Amino acid sequence: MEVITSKALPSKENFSEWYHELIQRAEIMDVRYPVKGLYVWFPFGFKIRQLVYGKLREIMDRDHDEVYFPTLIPETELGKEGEHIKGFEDEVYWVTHGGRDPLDVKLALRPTSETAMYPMFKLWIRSHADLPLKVYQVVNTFRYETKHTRPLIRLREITSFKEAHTAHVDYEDAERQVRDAIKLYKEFYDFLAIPYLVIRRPEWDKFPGAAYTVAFDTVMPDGRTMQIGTVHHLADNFAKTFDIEYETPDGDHAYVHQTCYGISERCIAALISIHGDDLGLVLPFEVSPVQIVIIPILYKGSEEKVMEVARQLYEKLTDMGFRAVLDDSEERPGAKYYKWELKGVPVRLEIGPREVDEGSAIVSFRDERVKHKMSVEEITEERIRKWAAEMKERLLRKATGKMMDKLKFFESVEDANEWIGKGVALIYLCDSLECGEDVEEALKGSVLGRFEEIPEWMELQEKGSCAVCGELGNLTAVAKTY
RNA sequence: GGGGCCGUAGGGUAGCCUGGUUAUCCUUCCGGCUUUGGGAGCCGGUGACCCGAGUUCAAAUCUCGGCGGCCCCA
Repeated sequence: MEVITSKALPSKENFSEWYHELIQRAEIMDVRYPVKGLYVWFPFGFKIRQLVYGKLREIMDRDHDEVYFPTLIPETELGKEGEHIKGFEDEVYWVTHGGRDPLDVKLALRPTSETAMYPMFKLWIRSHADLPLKVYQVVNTFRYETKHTRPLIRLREITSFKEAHTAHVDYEDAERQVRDAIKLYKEFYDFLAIPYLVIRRPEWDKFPGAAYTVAFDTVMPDGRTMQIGTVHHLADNFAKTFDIEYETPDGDHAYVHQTCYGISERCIAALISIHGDDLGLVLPFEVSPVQIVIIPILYKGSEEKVMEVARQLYEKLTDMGFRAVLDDSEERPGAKYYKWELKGVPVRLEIGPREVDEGSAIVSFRDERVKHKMSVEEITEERIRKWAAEMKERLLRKATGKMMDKLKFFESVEDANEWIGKGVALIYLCDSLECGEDVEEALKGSVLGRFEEIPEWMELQEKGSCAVCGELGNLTAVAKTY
């Protein structure tokens, strides 16, 4: 296939190829690391990560303390909670040797940190005054994935797992925390202008060891859904296993009730996939490593005066605290436009001889790609902030519209058959495993679960009769998933 | 779990079947000239046969093993 030249990306219609190419060309990840499922963050990609996770940290820091637990978990702890280990045992990496000597107790590379943290929680929590306990960490985690791995989406080493863990006096307080966590994650994804569905996973697909799981799913351009966040109510399941008790005000002892919730670098994958277009990345202003690029248009004879004005503008923007670049490289302007569009830079300013004479600049926004002329004095900090806010609104509106187009309601399972693979089917389904399996079998998709919250634009009732058995069912999403 | 395909410069490729010249072309990269309002052009240059063993006078090419990657089915 020689169609792919170094110039144009594959069209976003071919989402899989587009994603794979873009991630390399925009210098997000280097996929050439010689181990399947492990990838290298390029500096540019890592800057996006830092900006996105900066926001996530800001949100978490309001009401959580950041901690760090070890990467290695002894087999004896990892295996304690029966359901939990059953959910992970086939994909755990094991450290079996220290140097040449076999270890007495094998050590697992954490697939997630419940079993690393909770033995310590037992030591940390003594009385009701120690509760609620709310901590989080941003760490790498490991899963031995055997099938198709993809940068940022399906990894053997998740490099950026933000996991929060909380402990509470009772089930109800933990449940309040679940609702808080959902609120926090909504704020995070609203900030990124990424639309989502908040869905309660069916019993058979909840987190191993949890009472229930609520997930955030977004819909990718090819109609498959991607889980981009999860919130688990653990009840006292782990507390019983790890013996995490506290003393109540009247001197009794009770098990804590716990929650945990996580977001991984899939949030970056969503950011890229949801907003990107045929020319490359489209990044919201706040998380773009380069927020404003200035392209000088140089003609022989007027280079100096153009560069002079461009430099002044660059200084002005940097003084305002924006991340700006003045691209004075040798390439021609057209090549620079394509380059910075590939990198998703939200605002571009062009300064040529005409603009210098008029005291103006050409402004264009990455999502619109229309050129506006305006006077340089008008480019103020307030104006730029306003551009950023307006652009984010456009991104969210566009993304939400696309997601709505990919959701379709069906009365019967048969009707949905053709739609699965193109988008998400909404049907009424009861809670039974049999009906769930029937649907997954018939549609060759996954039952994501029932809506925890039905978006107001959806205009569908929460309850209806199950498309399989006719009993009372809930509005349920079914889709092919990442 | 089962089956198939493929490893040649930073990226994409030709050559392999039928062993033999200085390993092809595009792109990237570096230098020079020239140009600059949507991916310019010309000249010059750097850079590669996945690893190991075998067959042979001779291996990118044939054989075996290893490692790595991709695709299909369940």
